[in-house]
Amino acid sequence: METVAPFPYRDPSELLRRARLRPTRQRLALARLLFAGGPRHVTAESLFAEAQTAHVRLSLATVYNTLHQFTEAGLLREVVVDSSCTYFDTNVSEHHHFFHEDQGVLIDIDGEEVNIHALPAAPEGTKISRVDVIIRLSGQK
Amino acid sequence: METVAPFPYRDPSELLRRARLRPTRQRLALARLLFAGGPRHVTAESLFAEAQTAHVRLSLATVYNTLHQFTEAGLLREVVVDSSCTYFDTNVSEHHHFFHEDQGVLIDIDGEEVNIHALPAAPEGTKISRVDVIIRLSGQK
DNA sequence: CCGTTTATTTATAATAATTCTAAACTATTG
DNA sequence: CAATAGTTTAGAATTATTATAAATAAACGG
Repeated sequence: METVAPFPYRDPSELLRRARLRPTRQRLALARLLFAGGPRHVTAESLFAEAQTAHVRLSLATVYNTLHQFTEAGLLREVVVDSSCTYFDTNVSEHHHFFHEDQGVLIDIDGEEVNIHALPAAPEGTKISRVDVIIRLSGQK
Repeated sequence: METVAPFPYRDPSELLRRARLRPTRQRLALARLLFAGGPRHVTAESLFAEAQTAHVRLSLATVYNTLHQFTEAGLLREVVVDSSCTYFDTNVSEHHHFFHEDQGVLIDIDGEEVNIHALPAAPEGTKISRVDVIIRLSGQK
């Protein structure tokens, strides 16, 4: 499947066309919410709430479907930091995360700002699909 | 609270005493299952199943309670790698993980084997509580 | 020991995020 | 424009986990 990073901003229809997803009203609206501004992090619930505020009529199930389809198409990346809910990141380039545990807020760290040395070899018969570095933050001060 | 690493193996009653948890039959049995062998990773469900096999009579709720109490006491560490379930690690020393995505299996990586350089500073008003490195593995070969 | 206090366990219900289902709807294709 | 294939949706189902509140067990003070 041909994938396209969503930034710099591309016309939502173009993104969908390249991802081979039909340009439905719902997907176009979500693509606009996700990619029209700068890079960001969302959960299904937060994006759904945002859509409602913007008077986009769609169901929560569609938000879930779309987030997964966008992820498969390489437009989003899933970030696992909290077992109670799933975050999606519109930044699909190589980078890592700060995660503020108290607030549930993610902050990107540029790939170059973290240098990992001496990565051990993957066990026989497996390959490394990704390296995630999560710097967990807490408290005030 | 005084905490004690569970390895090298200590008498379960001693572990509980130091963690200021009453030495109930259920907690003693779970401590034995968790710490009597070498370091390991469990989920609530896997540990519950193991307890049943060993004919320890307890409820799933107790397994959840105990895992959280042990974690607070520093006997276990929570590992967030998969949004669908929570893993607990009996190895509480500084280290990182391979996570085999297809099999849901965790493998420890010694702290010294991964060297992180140039960690960016924590944002104003926060402090770093932990750095997690997860190397995701997939497939055969 | 023995009664009292306090912590723990448990069955069960509740919750919350997510996925499933199947019917209605919409885009595409010829 | 009709037929097909993909999409959306409301609502039900699922799953891991947490809460509730009654029963039980451990600790403590005499």
